[in-house]
Amino acid sequence: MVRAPYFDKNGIKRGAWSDEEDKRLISYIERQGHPNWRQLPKFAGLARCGKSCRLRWMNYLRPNLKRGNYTQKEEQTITDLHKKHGNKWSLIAENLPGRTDNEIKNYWHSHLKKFSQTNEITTCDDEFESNPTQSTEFERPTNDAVSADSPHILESSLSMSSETSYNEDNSPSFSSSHIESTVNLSREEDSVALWETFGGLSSNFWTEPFISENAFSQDYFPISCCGEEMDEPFFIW
DNA sequence: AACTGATGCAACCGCCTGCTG
DNA sequence: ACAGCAGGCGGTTGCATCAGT
Repeated sequence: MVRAPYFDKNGIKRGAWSDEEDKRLISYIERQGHPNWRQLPKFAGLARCGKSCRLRWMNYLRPNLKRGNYTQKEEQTITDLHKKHGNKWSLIAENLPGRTDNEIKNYWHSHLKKFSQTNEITTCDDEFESNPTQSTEFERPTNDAVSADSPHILESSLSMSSETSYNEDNSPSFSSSHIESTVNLSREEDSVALWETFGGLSSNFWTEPFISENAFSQDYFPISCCGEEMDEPFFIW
């Protein structure tokens, strides 16, 4: 479902993120934050560009992200806000805690848009029949119309998965630690193992140049990443 | 079983904006 | 006022998976 990993001409890795990269990014940001995205990959030992790291963190790795099916309320909110603001996904995302603009955008295009368009056609047809000379400019359905005319939305809401539970305040609650979920670890032992790995990273990796450590296979980074730019010390704390 | 088109979504690209010197 | 840089945003793409034939 994701692009195959590859290295571009500058030696920057692109495409799907590996678990190892996720771990490194999470671990680094949890420790150091992200004051400078462009410098972050270098200090985190990632052969990625800063934008890629930012995107991965913002859309997939950061804590409190809500994943899984959308509730009817969320769909309603998206529809409502899209009608109000248009494709201002970040603005819409601000009103949906735990959802990213990218996710909302995807959801709109894959789920809600079709219903909106269906309704648009209906609306336009109706409008055309009632007033053939009037412009058929896009008109999104009202909330009521969406609910009434889009039974699929209701169905999808009812079939919401149990992957994500919610706190009393309706904020997302993850069944296990966020990191576990992001690296597809489901068992307690795996979680411990992961943190032991992090611990190992913190004691060795975080004090030594990453290239020499065994965390990566030798061919993980292109030569260009092991060259002059990588000679400067990564870790100064 | 094999093929094909549709779907979902992670990730990339390019532009815009705001900040700093 | 201007230039350069970094962050952020919206549009688009690539590809695994699913559903239908």
